[in-house]
Amino acid sequence: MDTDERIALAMAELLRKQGYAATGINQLARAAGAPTGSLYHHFKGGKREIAAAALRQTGAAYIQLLPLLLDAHDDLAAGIEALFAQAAEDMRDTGWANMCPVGTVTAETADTEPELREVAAEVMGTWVETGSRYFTTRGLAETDSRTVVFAVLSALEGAFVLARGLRSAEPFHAAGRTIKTYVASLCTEQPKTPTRARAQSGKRTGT
Amino acid sequence: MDTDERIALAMAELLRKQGYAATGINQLARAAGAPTGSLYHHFKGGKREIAAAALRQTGAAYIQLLPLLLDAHDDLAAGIEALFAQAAEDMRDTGWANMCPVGTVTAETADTEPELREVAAEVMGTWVETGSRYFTTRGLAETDSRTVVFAVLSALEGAFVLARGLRSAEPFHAAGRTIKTYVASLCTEQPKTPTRARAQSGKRTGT
DNA sequence: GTCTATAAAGGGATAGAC
DNA sequence: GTCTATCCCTTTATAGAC
Repeated sequence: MDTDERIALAMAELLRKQGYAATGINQLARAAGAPTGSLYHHFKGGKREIAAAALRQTGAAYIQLLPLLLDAHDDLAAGIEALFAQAAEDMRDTGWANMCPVGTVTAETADTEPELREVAAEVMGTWVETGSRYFTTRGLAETDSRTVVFAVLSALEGAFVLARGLRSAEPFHAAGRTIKTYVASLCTEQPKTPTRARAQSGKRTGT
Repeated sequence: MDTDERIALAMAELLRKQGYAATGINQLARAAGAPTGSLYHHFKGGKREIAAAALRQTGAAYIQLLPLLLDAHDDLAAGIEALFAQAAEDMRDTGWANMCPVGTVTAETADTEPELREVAAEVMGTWVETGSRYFTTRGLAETDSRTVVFAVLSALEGAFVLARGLRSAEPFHAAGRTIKTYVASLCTEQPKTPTRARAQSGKRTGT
């Protein structure tokens, strides 16, 4: 691993534990095993550019996990539930550290660091596109794929935060169960005509 | 509104836009219309104590919204969807500011500020308990109520972050739709319990 | 209680030797 | 490319006048 990657990796590690503002250059230099001058040699943009690289790096790594975890399950709905269970396990094993620096940094800096927000949007956009394409290959309609991706990502990011605060895996299990149910309902309702007329209210969810 | 509340409110406003570490005492003093010395007079614990007060304040305010928004819908599932639509609208109207400082601060400081993590856990715990009780009054079984609360909170917190980064309401609509489907499946799959008691005259909006 | 001035410490970034 | 020393600025917190 070259120096650039090592620095970005150390930054990612700090970002998900402390966020962007609380992470200092000196602390990063210690964590990366490089003096401050070296940091600015590799990243002329300083702290901000290192954080951007860290977000892109972890973003690319995370999206690979989706097919990796879901391909193991023939039943897509069951796979979703397993994915959340896996995330819960990882959280607990790492002492309830936030698994996703992208979420933390976005929440923190979207209004104050436009450059970082754009990087976060770019990463999240990749997640949505890649994930959407994957779910389509698993048999979901395109609009359903997009809905599922957004639901999974939202639930994951939120569960990270709740689990981190409460030190409990319950958010993951609850989120996993609800989305599993939704995906299962899509698979059984293959016929185009919406037969889901059980609930009485109109389903105009347009826009 | 007395000075304590005004300071805590200004802090909450800054927390959800910038998070904890990036918010300075001087900036807070300007926002609250009080000099720094006054801040330390009202909150001897300084920045940390003000943040704690801000989290408790917004936590208490937010949980009141749950019955307020859901009581308007006889169909609980439809109410859930409307709740997410409302959150999406608020986000857009506020220029995609993060709606929940509790989530931001938790993600940021859970490992570095034990006091704030405990306050966040206390607030989230109140959300879960209060919300769970509410869903029970709407006819859900106790275990289902707990699942729904965790799912709603996770999806909301995550959608806040994704929407903030992408500047899009899509995460809310997707999350709302999935949980709506889950709640609807609970209501129709309840043969043993006598038909779900819709919100009859008595609006149990208890403490 | 309100406000000003300042202390003590740490931040990001840079220059320049090696 | 690596590392050290330093500049300048901001931070939190406090002391003490009003």
